[in-house]
Amino acid sequence: MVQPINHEALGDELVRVVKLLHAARAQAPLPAGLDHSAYPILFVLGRKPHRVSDLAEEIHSDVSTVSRQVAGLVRAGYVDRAPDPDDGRAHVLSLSPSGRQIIREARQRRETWLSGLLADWTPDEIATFTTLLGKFADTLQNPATSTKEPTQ
Amino acid sequence: MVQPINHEALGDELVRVVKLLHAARAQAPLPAGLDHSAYPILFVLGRKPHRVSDLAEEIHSDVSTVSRQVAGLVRAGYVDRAPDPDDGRAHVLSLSPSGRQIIREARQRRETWLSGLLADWTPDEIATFTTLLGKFADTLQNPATSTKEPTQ
DNA sequence: TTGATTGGTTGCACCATGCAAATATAGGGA
DNA sequence: TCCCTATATTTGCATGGTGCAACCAATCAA
Repeated sequence: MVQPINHEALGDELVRVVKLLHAARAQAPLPAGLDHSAYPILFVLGRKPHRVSDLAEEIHSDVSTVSRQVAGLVRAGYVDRAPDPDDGRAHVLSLSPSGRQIIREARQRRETWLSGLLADWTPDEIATFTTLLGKFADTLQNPATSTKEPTQ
Repeated sequence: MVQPINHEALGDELVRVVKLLHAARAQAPLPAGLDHSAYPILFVLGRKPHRVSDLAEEIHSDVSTVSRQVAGLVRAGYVDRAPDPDDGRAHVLSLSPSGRQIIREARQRRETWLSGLLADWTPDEIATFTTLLGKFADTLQNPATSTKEPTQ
């Protein structure tokens, strides 16, 4: 071991960023009939259709919770529910055209927001930050040798 | 304008990291008598004593909510409540010794966790990531020219 | 002293969540 | 083919956390 690296600063910054992003998100305007829990669902469905149980797994929520959330989105017309042709018990959920429109707009708003926010960052900084953030996400997703869990 | 930078990738990674951090935190063991809402309060009080209303502002929660959370922490012995010498209506909340101990341990766990997680990152990568994350937090905290809000 | 203001707590209703029971369908043996 | 068990989903119910509003207590200005 050479010398201990200062992970404390990194931890602090992570907490700070998460907190600030949370605050920023709370300010964001929401399309009619949607609450914040809807976005994860719509984004996941945007990648590909899912069954309720798969969706629940993906979102880390209980199936019953997702079932209710989805019911709302179906009622609002953002999600289509079709019986699974292969399994009469299951339903296949997919984005409706207006659901697709919603996430397109959301993505657009996010991009605009980031553009303004990062106006005086250099392209190089942005690229590096994106890369490292991705690497960090990869590390989180697939912890190689880790054993412990975080706090706050 | 030279060429549009790909903020979409950055947005995606941000969402991904937040989501993964959230999942990781959900796994973390909690000291007796604490729930996750306690940590922000303890950390804020760790910096300096606060009154209930200031705490509420800091946490972005309603005063009544904070009042109840604090009551629990006082009951559990992590927070001391003293009448404000300058204002008989107000209380001054501060960390008790065991409260201080809790956040010391939490910080320690977080550091250990990060050490394991980043075991095969180079010191340089870690340093750069920390710096850029800090810069991003600064930008979020003090948006220079921005107008819009994020999504998801 | 009184009235208006501010700090804090408590009553109440609301909403989201998870567990468990209920329903419906699959699918694998007797 | 007929059960019996397992799985997908929905719904009933209880719980917990939240914010608003009413309330109590103390301050401050007139």
